[in-house]
Amino acid sequence: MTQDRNTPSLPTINDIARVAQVSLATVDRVLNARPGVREKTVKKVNQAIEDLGYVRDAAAASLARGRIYNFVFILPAGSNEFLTSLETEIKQLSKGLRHERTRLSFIRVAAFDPVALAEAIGAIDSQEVDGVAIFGPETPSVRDSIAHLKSNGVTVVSLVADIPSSDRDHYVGVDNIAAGRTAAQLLGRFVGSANCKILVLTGSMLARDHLERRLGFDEIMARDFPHLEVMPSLEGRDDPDLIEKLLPSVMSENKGVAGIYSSAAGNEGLLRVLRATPRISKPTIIAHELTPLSCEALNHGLFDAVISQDSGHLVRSAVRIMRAKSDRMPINIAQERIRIDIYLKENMPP
Amino acid sequence: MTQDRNTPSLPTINDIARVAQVSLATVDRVLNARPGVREKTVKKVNQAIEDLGYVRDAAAASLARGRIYNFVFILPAGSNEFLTSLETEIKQLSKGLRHERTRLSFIRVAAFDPVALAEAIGAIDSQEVDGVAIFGPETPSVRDSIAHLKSNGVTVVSLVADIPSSDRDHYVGVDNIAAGRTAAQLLGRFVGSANCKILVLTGSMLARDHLERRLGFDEIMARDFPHLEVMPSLEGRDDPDLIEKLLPSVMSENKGVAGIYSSAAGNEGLLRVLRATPRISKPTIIAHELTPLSCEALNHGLFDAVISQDSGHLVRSAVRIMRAKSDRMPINIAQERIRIDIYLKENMPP
DNA sequence: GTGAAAGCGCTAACAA
DNA sequence: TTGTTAGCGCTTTCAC
Repeated sequence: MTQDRNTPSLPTINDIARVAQVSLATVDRVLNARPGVREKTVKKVNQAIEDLGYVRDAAAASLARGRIYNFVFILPAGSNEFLTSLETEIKQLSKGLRHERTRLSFIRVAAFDPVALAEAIGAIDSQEVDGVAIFGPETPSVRDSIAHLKSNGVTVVSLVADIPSSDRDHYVGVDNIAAGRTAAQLLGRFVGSANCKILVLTGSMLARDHLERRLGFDEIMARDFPHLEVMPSLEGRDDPDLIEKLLPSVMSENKGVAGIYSSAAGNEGLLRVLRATPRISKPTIIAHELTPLSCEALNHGLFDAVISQDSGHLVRSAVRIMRAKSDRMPINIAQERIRIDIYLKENMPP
Repeated sequence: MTQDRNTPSLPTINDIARVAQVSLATVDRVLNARPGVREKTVKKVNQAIEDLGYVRDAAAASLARGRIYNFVFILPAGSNEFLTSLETEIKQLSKGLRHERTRLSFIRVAAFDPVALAEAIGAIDSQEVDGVAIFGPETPSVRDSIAHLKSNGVTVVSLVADIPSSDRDHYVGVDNIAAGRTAAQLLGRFVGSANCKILVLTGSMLARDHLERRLGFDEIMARDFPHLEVMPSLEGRDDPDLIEKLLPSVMSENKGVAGIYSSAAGNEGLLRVLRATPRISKPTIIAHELTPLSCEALNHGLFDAVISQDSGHLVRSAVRIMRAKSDRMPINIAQERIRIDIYLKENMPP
């Protein structure tokens, strides 16, 4: 790869203006798709842009604009660690972005409650807010309020659980079907070849992410591990108390449970039950989301593996995308793809 | 989290100048640690900076400076896919960075050859280059040439394999000991409880990354899977032809090989041998780096898992760090930590 | 040692 | 419909 030593400084709007024989203001209007330019002039300018291979300097633009980006995250209420870590990442990134003219804030909305979510989305002031990242269920009312936001020029991304039927600008999160498949493959291989039962602990079938994981899980279990019997999902609604109440009876009624897939945010309840159970019979367990609690469970051998998504990456990616969309700038798809992380005790971050 | 609606615009150097009762130029001199300011004045300015909680606007700074960052990657010669993907990522990022005043280039240096590497580092023109990312062996001559570069004001990061004895500014890559541990845990669990032999295919014990992986691998094998016998490393020097020559005899001399850990860039040679071997006896295999070849091997069930590091992340992280160091700006450690990725067939990227 | 002033690439208010 | 012009926050001559 040869180095261009002769600093071939890139074309600026001045060059465009000169070549197209118009003023800076006109170039600016064309660049930002503002009205009030004759079709013919637009063509001329675009031609010059193309000819010179112009790319706008985003830093200079945002400096001149003095604009402040205002992004809002809408998260489910609840105190599980995954939500806490998202919250922490938002706060932290917010600090780091202070000197980049970007303000982040978040709202908590009752979990698994489409009405409350639609209301919260409806309450967003599109004059003040440039982008919204939504982590919540997909229902018609939610779709409608998203459509309304978008029609007011607000960028919308779905977070963690997709809302594909809406016209959100982007989805930021893992492929949850693949995540379920991954959990199944790992659990199947770890459990071995004995005939036994598998328990799936989920949150709510209203949540698209939970549903998709279950789908992928069942697919691989049926295909690669037909000797394992997957029982119906136990819906724990991500509530530790509820899980602590429901789980023991299911476990004792089904003696042969050799594996558990904790596919949602039910780790706390699950761990409470496990700690109260004689260790000798501990089933193989695959859980979701790397958090202090699940790290500890990995370290102590209570969990065998954890499927995760990087909450820092989720938040940074959401912000980058909202900023890019607000500026009508392209995004780097590869960088924004959220990985399905697998953690064993050995590859946990320090 | 409450929203600051009253756009509390951040302090600028103008504010500093006013509060410290000096001119813009003086503030700038202090900010950039340039000489020619009385100690007393420096104190006054720093006090104001502290009082106002000033953070410099990097975008504005680089705009004013009109500076072009010039970063060079030094990679081992060789055509293995991991190197190719690093190369691709560098080229691609280079395109994306054109309008951010950042130029990337790379040099290839004979692999496992400290003399050639030291020479290449020595040949860097510190007038032209702002930062160098080095992927290569750690030896005294390499250390010395790094020290020389650094004393000329060039930022140096080590890439993929650390060079901790040098005073490089940062290491960009995974914890290779942990990667080896992870491979061992996965291989041990997949192989099961039968007594059998494990083969480790490595590149060169001169390479710190290869060495560290072997270390971590042995540690976990000894601790958690004492029934598995780990044979001495086979040094394939990442050369497909060499591996194709050496491996079959080792395999046939050791009939009970139930698992292989391909810990370096020897996948191509290994796969050639596997394809020429009756499928029935295929051992469980854990390899390194997700590439087209290893993806295919995962898909076809030839590889059981792949330990990887994201080459895009490696390159982006190296650039972000070199830029931050060049600007004396802080870096976000969490974002720069390179994960040890585990891939099964199920969680491969599309 | 210090300060005044021009300008980086872009935007936006105001004129024409 | 188009152009002129004054900055955004910072760096950098050049003059004092």
